[in-house]
Amino acid sequence: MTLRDVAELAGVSSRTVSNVVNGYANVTERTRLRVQQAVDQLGYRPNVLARNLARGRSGQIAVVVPYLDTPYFSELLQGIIRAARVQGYNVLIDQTDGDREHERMLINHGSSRLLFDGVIFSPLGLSQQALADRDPDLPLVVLGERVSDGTFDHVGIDDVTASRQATEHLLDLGRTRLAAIGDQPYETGEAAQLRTRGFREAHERRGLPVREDLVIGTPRFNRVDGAGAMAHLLDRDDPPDAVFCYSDLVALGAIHTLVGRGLRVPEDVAVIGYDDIEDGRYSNPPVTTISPDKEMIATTAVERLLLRIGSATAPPGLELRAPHRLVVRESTAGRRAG
Amino acid sequence: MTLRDVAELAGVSSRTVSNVVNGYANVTERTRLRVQQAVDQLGYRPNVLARNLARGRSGQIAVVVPYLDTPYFSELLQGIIRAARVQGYNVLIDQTDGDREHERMLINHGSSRLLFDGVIFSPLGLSQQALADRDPDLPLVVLGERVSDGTFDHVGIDDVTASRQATEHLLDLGRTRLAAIGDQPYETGEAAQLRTRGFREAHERRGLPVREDLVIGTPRFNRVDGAGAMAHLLDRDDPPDAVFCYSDLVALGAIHTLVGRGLRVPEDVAVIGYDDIEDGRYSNPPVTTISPDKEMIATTAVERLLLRIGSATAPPGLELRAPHRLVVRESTAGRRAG
DNA sequence: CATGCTGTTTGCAGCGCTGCAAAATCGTAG
DNA sequence: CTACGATTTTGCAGCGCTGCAAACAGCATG
Repeated sequence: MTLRDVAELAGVSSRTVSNVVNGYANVTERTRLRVQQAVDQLGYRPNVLARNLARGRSGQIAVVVPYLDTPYFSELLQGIIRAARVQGYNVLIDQTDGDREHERMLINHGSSRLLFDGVIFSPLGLSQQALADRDPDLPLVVLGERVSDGTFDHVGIDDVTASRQATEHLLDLGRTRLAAIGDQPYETGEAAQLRTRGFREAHERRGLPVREDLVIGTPRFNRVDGAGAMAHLLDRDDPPDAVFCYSDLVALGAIHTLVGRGLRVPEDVAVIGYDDIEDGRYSNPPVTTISPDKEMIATTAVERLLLRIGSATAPPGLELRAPHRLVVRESTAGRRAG
Repeated sequence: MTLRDVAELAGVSSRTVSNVVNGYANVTERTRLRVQQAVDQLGYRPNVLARNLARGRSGQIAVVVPYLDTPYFSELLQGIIRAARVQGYNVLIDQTDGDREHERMLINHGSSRLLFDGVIFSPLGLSQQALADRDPDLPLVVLGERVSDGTFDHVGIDDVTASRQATEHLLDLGRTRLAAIGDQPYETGEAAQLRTRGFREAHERRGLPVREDLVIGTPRFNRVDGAGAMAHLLDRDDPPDAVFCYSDLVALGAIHTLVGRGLRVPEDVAVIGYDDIEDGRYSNPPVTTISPDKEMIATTAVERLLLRIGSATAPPGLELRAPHRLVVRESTAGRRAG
């Protein structure tokens, strides 16, 4: 069942059938109808493989995330898949586990050419330098907290501001001993560092000192890390009365520890998270959080990537900021927020 | 940078380069070395598009799930992706939202041929009949609770037994008023119905009557459904003292409602879930659950699918059962389980 | 009725690889 | 030294489609 078969039945050239199938301009209504009829009659469906080869494009984009089972990413992915499909693109999903080598390979087109036409990439293990050293011909959009060097687009929210707002929210509640869970003071921890900066800024604005001993690092941003760090904090002489967690998962882990120790949230310790994942809305108590506009991030990323793929000369790398907002729930405001 | 370029540099035919690149047998060590050197020198990487066209296979499999942000699926997906990659296959992920039409399209090769060589499918909206009416040439492995009609493989756990065990666990705790949340007494709700059957069997074995008014249906298996159904149950004159939830998400939603109403879990109401998602381990309290061996399900599904793809004559459709176990946590056993 | 114009259709080459079968090479035995 | 089987290498065709540019309308104009 090839173009040629359809062409024969319709009494036109195969090139014309191709034109019809692809909705190209300049086809008479008469021929279009005749071809369409033949297509329907034979149940013809184009062979993507051949099309891809001829076009030199795969019609696929890769989305590279560190972890797939992280709700934040799977929620984001849904938006990306939807947006890509609308444009006739398929999405290949890749999980790197933050593995540096794996990440490097992927932004260099993987092990074979043309599997995907571009990448939406959420780096974890990769340094800014490694990003710069990538295959320059592979269209790239970066998510998260990197800064564009001008050769790719970067989509994210304003982390420093968001983190400052989160911290200010805790201060507004009258809390005085604020902890932060999730700092990563090393090269690849830029995301975390921006949040720490926001945390500090909030203190500075109020003229308050940062309780340095309550700023805790974690290797990742999930429940276990949060639970462990919280336990650590509670063992201090002067434990915190509020915690800024660098992700909702961390917050859920922290709450888990708190409740496990018989402490009340938020009465004894207020907890704020980051990401606004669905779990946080149905936890006990529901988690106050910074909510990035994920839909916007997803569509913007896809849009920019396809633009890059489509244009012969690479457009300049943009810094794109999606909006975010503070969503107050019970984990800081208490029952009245529910 | 094509095979031909490499061939020229190495002084062999392009076919030989192809043989080397693909690790085919019958290549002298000497030539292999020479070719490999040329490959490295030129940084040659095969063009997957061309390879796919020539081979008539895309090297991709589609995984079709109803919802991507459901932790159960994203956890399963990770295993599938890993298993597929090992075999040199890529995974295309598709979310259907349970849409019947979308599902039907996908098990008929989508809108174009050869995008994927086979499908791992977790049906939701599709009836048994629709499954049977699919494109018979598309290798298919079904996950979940369908029964194979002999033309595809089916991988799942023994839902009836698992559900019976879950229910028996509640009865063992001395609970007498058992509720079940998640029944779906209609054509496409087979998964739910098997669980309800297990729920009944447990009662029958003990010679106890099923409290029919405490068997609650829900359209889906997530938090909101669980929260709503639980609220509903608590408004009864004679509310349950134990609840069997047909997914962990439902259980989390139910617990949310319970705690919100000031009830204690498990003292007032014991809650058991299904799926053993990570969230359930870090919730308050941690959720007792039926834990399917997801790793096993994933690898089995991939293995069987690739076998189908590889063999000219379709192998018989198998019913494959992955093991499961009951994991007891605090939501039924109380603090001592933690 | 020739001319030029726009709009439509066509033919051909080729994307880069692999399947197939033939050709070349090698090693061994007669 | 020749013949033969086994192994290694090669040549060719073609997967099914699209890019390109040429060919062919159809139509209005001079």
